[in-house]
Amino acid sequence: MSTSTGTAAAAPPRRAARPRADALRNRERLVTAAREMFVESGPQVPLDEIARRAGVGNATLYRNFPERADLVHEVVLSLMARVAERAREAAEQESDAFAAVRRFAHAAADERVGALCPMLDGDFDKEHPELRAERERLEEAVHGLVVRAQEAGRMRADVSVVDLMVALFQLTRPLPGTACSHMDRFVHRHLRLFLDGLEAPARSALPGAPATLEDLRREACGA
Amino acid sequence: MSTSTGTAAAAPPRRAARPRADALRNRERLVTAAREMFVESGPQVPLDEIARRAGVGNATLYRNFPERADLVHEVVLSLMARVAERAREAAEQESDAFAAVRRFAHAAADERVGALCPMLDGDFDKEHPELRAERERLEEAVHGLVVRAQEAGRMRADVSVVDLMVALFQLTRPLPGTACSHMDRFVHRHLRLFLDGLEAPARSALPGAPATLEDLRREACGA
Amino acid sequence: MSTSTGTAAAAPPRRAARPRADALRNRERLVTAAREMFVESGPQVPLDEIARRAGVGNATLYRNFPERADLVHEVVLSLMARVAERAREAAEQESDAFAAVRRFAHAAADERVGALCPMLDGDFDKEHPELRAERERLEEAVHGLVVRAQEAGRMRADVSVVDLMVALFQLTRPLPGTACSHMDRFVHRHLRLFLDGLEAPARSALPGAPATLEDLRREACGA
Amino acid sequence: MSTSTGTAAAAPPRRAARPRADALRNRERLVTAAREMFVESGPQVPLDEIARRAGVGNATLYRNFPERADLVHEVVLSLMARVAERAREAAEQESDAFAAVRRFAHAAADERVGALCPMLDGDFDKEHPELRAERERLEEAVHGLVVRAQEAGRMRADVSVVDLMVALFQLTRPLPGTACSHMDRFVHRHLRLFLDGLEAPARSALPGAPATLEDLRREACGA
DNA sequence: CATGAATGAGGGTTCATTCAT
DNA sequence: CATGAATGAACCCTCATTCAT
Repeated sequence: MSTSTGTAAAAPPRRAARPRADALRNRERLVTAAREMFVESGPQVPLDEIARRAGVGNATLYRNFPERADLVHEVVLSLMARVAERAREAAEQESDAFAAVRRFAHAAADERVGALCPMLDGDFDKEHPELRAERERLEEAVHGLVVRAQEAGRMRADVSVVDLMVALFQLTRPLPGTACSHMDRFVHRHLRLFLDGLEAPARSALPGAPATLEDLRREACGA
Repeated sequence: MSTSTGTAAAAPPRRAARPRADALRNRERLVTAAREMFVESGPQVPLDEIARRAGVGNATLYRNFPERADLVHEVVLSLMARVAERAREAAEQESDAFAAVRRFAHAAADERVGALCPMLDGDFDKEHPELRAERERLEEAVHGLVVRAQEAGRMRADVSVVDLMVALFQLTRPLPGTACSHMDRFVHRHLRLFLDGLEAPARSALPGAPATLEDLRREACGA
Repeated sequence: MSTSTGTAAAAPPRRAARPRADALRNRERLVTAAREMFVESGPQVPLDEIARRAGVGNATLYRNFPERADLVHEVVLSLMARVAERAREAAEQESDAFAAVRRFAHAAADERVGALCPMLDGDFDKEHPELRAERERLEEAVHGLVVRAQEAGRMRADVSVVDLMVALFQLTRPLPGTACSHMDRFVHRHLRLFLDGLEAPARSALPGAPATLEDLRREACGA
Repeated sequence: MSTSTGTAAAAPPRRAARPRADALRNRERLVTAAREMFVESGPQVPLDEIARRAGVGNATLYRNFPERADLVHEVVLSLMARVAERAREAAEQESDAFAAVRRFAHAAADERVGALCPMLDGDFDKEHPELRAERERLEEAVHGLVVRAQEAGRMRADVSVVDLMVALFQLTRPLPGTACSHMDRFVHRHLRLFLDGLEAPARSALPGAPATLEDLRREACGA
């Protein structure tokens, strides 16, 4: 993302927090390196490797992200933001409601959204306000796509936004040891098959699903 | 296991390998423990934990499986064998051709076939003859299901057995940190959606896919 | 100590816990090395150094003492036991009651009892039953010496066992960077001066002191 | 500090060093913060913590004290100066010669003179001229007290100034993990007992001791 | 052969010290 | 000059793998 409003509060225009000339650049390099390596090799890659790939010393990483979970947090946020952006783009640029869903799904795959799955492990604080907010932003964007398609009669009505997202995450999850470029073909094939299923009229009855990711979380914890 | 050791401590046939009484039992306990823990926590669980769960000393594990990859190898074989068995059962017990495909997919999910994905990582020798053989046996069984359904006009003709299997693996892959019992509901939902898509007539044109897992592999390596 | 009843329960004569041929030797080497290095350089010496000095790999140290505090615990126990032994010897071998106190104090200095002070820092569990028991054993032994000397009119009556022990710990505490052999002369000088003060009639009025180390601890925490 | 900077931002005398306004204030804040933290937690506290407590950036600390040893050096000097001052005060304000010794000892304890012990560790240059000079000033002041008391027949004649100072350092050394306020009571108890011993006639024969701290050092190094 | 113990290489983290603004 | 950030060496600890009983 190169637009300056990507994640959250843009830099305050005047003073307030002055000296951040290259420190900010390092932080961003670290997040980028981490995202790439998390996508390639999962979130348990050695932190030293990330630092090396970012071209900084390991302690710089620790200054910015005291715990590994902090780095994961940041990468998750940034990935979610990129994916939400794709959802908004899809809504804007496709007139056909289901075409927008398709476009979003394939764009999300290209962002490697599936890499989020293994990041949700471990000590990671899933209830952090920032994360919850980003999750809701993402969900809202996708929810818009789904509802529009369903109201237009272009998509099975018994499929919730949660179904779409979880399946999307799983189908695009990186297969370890497989060259990304090669997997792409498969991933897009499977998305197409899956989406074909969503477009067609229902062939089998589905029980109710959670309506939001929050509900899913609550169910999971409650059970 | 399909070998003829059903009668446990049968008399040693000739003289080659005498003590099989509990050595064999240990080996099997280890594979079972490993499969359970790999499914629960991924294939990088500490080996000592597996030995403890199996109730043997860690060195016993190493005697049977000198490297971690050997243990993974064995677990992969055993999982594949179980899944192939499910495919054969489905073929036998369902008269409707697509119902057999459905039955197989859901049964494979219950065997946690998705746990295979993270096991294919690392130093694991994917070309080992035993593995290749088991893979072919599995593929053959599933291939039968697919062809039958397609010839009966009950399934999209442009979907290969590889599509089915890779998507099945991905959709049933364990989500870390999620209670299994809870995920089950989702996994089966998504399978149903995906299978609905396979059952319906094609809505979008798919390019050609590899016909077998071997082809997939060859493509992947070649690229 | 080479007597086999030094610390606690001697090895069970027959079976019960069989295989401990050299593991026990390693454990003891570790405690010895740790005691020496703690005395020389304080309890925050690198654990790897201790392992090297003991002639074992570092992981062996961790197997026996999962946390650094466990090693400190053990060394404290062993030091206290040695010092208590000196107190008992002094009681036996000196007929004059105050001579016994003197003998004990100087013997305790030779055991480097002052090195205990910096070990009581940090995460160390001071309420562990074993430690409390050893503390009481030590205190009891010294208490005997003090009471006997006071009842014989050979020692100031307003001095408690706690006074003696804390002052003894402090006066014999290792001075960093000072060759031990050289310090010895000073330590023993100061002990003599201090003990002379205890033997002489009181020159100044002392307020009440805690009667036991437990009391001291309780006061310290309560305040 | 005894330099003539009492009037703070006085006009720079010649031209040599202009900016002393806040640079000097920073330096002093650092030494004060360091003294407090060294006394509380020993001389190995992280230097960043000291800078934070002093309210300056860490690099400012390094500008003033390029190595940790330089900071220790300065703190030792300042502590010794304060203690020497107490010795002079005691000589002035007590008419009884031994009362002056007592007053000094207890005042030194309140200055936490015992915290000097752990500062004498490590790379610290004990032969630096400034340090040597300050040591001699301190020793001279205490020497005056001791000699006066001994000549008045109020103190054992076989006790040297070195004995007094080393024992004083040790008895007042901070016990880690113990609330300072609580220790105070004990420290003063022990000082009283020790001083009682110095006041009383000798009960045991002491061999000769070094006459000055220099002698002690020389012996220590020579051995 | 089975076992518990030993090993050492490697990852995580802290902190003294140096650099760039 | 003052500052925050950067650096790398060192320490703690885990775990795959090997050894001795």
